[in-house]
Amino acid sequence: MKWHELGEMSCPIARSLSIFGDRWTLLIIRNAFLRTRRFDDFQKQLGITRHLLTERLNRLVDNKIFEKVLYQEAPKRYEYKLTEKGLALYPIIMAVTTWGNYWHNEDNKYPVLEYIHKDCGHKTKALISCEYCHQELTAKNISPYYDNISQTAEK
Amino acid sequence: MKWHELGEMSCPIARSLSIFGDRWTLLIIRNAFLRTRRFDDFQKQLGITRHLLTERLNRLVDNKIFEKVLYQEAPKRYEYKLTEKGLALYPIIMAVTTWGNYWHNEDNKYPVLEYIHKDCGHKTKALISCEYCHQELTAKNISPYYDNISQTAEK
DNA sequence: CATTTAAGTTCTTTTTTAGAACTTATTATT
DNA sequence: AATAATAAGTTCTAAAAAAGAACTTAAATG
Repeated sequence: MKWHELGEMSCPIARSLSIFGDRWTLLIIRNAFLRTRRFDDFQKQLGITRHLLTERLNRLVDNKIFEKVLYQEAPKRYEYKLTEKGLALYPIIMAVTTWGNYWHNEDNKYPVLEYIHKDCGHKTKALISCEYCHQELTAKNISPYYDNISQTAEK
Repeated sequence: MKWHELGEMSCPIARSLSIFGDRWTLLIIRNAFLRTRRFDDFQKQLGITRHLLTERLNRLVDNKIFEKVLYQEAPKRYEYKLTEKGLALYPIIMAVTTWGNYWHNEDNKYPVLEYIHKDCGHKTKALISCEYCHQELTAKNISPYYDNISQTAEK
């Protein structure tokens, strides 16, 4: 199976990964959440090659994760700014952070990245909970609809 | 920057992506949550090449996301079973599902993948909320510690 | 005895990524 | 006025990773 075919699958996970399931895109998005907006800044902060950064940013613009905003007339220069669709990726970034902080941090070798919830002022982490009963959701108390997913498995 | 260097970064996002930030791993994990456990089943369901699947499964075992469990003596055959560390990836899968269902689904072209919360019986989706005040967390009401992340940006 | 099952391994070809140098337009510095 | 710096790419070549198909091994099944 070729990678771009993922974008047409009925599974929302497969479709999502066709946008950001590669070696750089989620890091670009992470830095965008940290207010990085310009080509050279992304490039220097990430150490990604300019060639690849160009390709990735274009794909993110095509997919409406970023929009280009003119910030200088001559020569024309654009910033890459997260759209609503892009901002909506934040829970994913938080979920990855939570996992990495706790589960992929043997002997607490690495510092814990925390978040402050501005509305209540606390250091916090993302709690994943049921939208009805607000209990925490885990792999053990959830079941997905299999039929739907199985469509990704054809051939 | 080479990819494997990510695994040593202080940023939990970068470290996490060194495990599953590639073109296949999160799909393998998705299928594992759907109870797939055997080599040939992963291969057929995903359409991944056998070569790559071998490499990815080994990496996931090395990183303690999967454990190999003997299910047959002669010849010896192992299943790949999610560990606690692997099961803890579920919130990430749910967050990706939620985003893909809603934001990467123009004109509701694709079916929505839902989850049932077994404890309360409702169809539900993952609500990402503050562990203190239980308000929903979004990109706009959260601020991370910048200092920490900036360490991923060295040269 | 031939076929099937399961989990890989090996091989060649194609695609992607890394790394460095070059381009273009404009502004700031000597 | 010439020279350097800034910013956002583009264009190369070399190296690494992925795709695709065939092969291996060991036992079980018909």
